[in-house]
Amino acid sequence: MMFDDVQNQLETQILALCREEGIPLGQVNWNWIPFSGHWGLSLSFFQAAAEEAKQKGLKLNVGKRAQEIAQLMSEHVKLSDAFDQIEAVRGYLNIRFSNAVFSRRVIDTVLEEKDDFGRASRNHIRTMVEFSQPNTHKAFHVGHLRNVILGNAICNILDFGGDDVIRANYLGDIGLHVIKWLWCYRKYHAGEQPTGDITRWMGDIYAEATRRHEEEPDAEAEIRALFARWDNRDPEIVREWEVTRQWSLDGFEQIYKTLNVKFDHLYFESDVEDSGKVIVDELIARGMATDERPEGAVVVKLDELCGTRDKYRVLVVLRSDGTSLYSTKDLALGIRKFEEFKLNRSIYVIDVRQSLYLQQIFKTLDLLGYPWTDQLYHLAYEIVNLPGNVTMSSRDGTVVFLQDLIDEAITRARAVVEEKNPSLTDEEKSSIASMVAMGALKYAMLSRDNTKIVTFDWEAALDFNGQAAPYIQYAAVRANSILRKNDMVVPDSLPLTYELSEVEIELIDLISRVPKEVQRAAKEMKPLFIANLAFDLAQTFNNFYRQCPVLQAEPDVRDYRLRLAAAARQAISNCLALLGIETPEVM
RNA sequence: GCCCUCAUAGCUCAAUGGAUAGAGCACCGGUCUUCUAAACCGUAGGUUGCAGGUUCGAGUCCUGCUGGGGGCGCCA
Repeated sequence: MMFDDVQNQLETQILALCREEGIPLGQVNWNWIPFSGHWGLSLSFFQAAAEEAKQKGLKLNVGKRAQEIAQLMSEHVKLSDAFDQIEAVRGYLNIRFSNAVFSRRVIDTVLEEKDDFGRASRNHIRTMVEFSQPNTHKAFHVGHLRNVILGNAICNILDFGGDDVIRANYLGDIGLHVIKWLWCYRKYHAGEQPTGDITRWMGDIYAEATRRHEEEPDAEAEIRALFARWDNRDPEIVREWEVTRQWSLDGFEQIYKTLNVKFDHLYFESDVEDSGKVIVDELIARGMATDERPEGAVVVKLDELCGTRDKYRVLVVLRSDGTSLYSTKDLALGIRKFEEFKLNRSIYVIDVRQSLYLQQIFKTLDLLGYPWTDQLYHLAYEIVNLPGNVTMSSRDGTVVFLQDLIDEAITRARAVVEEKNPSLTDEEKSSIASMVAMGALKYAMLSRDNTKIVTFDWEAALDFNGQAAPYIQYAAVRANSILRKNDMVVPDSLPLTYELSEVEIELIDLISRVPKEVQRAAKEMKPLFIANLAFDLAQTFNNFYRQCPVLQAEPDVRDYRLRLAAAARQAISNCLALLGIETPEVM
């Protein structure tokens, strides 16, 4: 990447020296020097020293020997003018970059590549990411938010990391919940049409349906009868189902628009039901599934088939009455994705509670003989709970509606803009409030590890202070503000003619890490890495802003710092963009 | 019963097997006549749940234990 050339040059030298001296250095793992203001490459020799002792059968002090090797290297490695200093420190070899050479290189690269800074060349891996997966005819609540935010960020990061990403959504458009909704609608809301917040309207009817289902003695029978009509493709019911389903889709579109999330492809459960049943037949025919109907269901006894115990358990693939299950459809969908899009890999963004289930699906597809099953990946994340570890459930009415949260976030952000920047136009204030509010909500979800439960708390979710998106956005705005005072003119590339301060070096160092962090985040599928880097960049920029005058400085210092400010703004903005967060011009 | 997962400052969380375990919040005190104070600085806060093990080196990997959460044949 940014330092590949000089890195390789050093590597060749070091490996050659080790060979000469008989030092068993397997591979060179460069790290950055973990001291602020020290910018360069670092390498440890503990492993080599330990390996050497083992080979020679000696018991010697590894730390001491590592330092000796590092010392030896520091004396013999020839540095190009790309480096300033080489020193052996406690078993590490630290090679400091020449600030003149590399700060210019980093800043030039960022300002040249702009929005593509950090973006890798294409690796020709075609990856589908399935996320969101909402049920039609139901509400969209805060519990669903993490999935959308995470899935979207993963898509951005994988794309930046080199993959060809296909963003897929899988909509639960059939099943008992839909029929229950239709039953309530036909009986109590016939002819009504949604207005305003469509998803909320749909969700309200669903909640009512659940309530009436429990209260009304005849409900169960009526719903079952309606299910039968739908199953027999009664034109009237099918038409109503199609119309109401479209309402839900329109409602989801509103939500995705506010979240600024787009999909390349939509799958529907109703589309894979039939093909799912065909697969079940195949499973039975090949002796992989046991048909226990009519007393029991159709099941795949995975542990028996795999010779494992209590690992895969049993997967039910068809109900005893012959109707399909989630698994029926997921088997078909898994295959269909690879066939339609010639995928290299397929990622499922689904909460951690479905881990076993997805392992069962993947294993069943594996047993069916598909060659790509080792490229199925479940990206598991923990759920969003309410205080007291209460899981949100629309059935129990313990939900925070997404739109309510968004509205409140925007209201509060709007109040802050009003206070901080009253001279802006109404339109500007709204736009900033929206960017800040959405940013804060998204950052809160992405700045903790996927494996950590998020406890939703109104105050915490709406806290714009500290390690939060508005802080990061504000740093970019400050950089932008300096540039604006220079009529947005970024000077041409120029040589470094002054001594960089520690904070400037640290800032440039952090900027230079973006491409590698993107790679790491893509590999581990952890937006958290980008969230952390964005915060570090913002924090360091704020230090720079306080310590280093830009516009008031001597002409060449001024021009250099103007370019640095522009590069910092770009780096921050790119990181935020990967998280799906926008960077305002002013705030 | 089996499996997964989490446990780090008062709280919420970070930390490629590597150098001195860091942020934010909260608390207390300070900084706008200078590019936006949605900012910055300072004080304080730690036996990384417990016990072993692997390793030159463990918050990180392995085993066991304790405690929380989740999952385990016809919900999605």
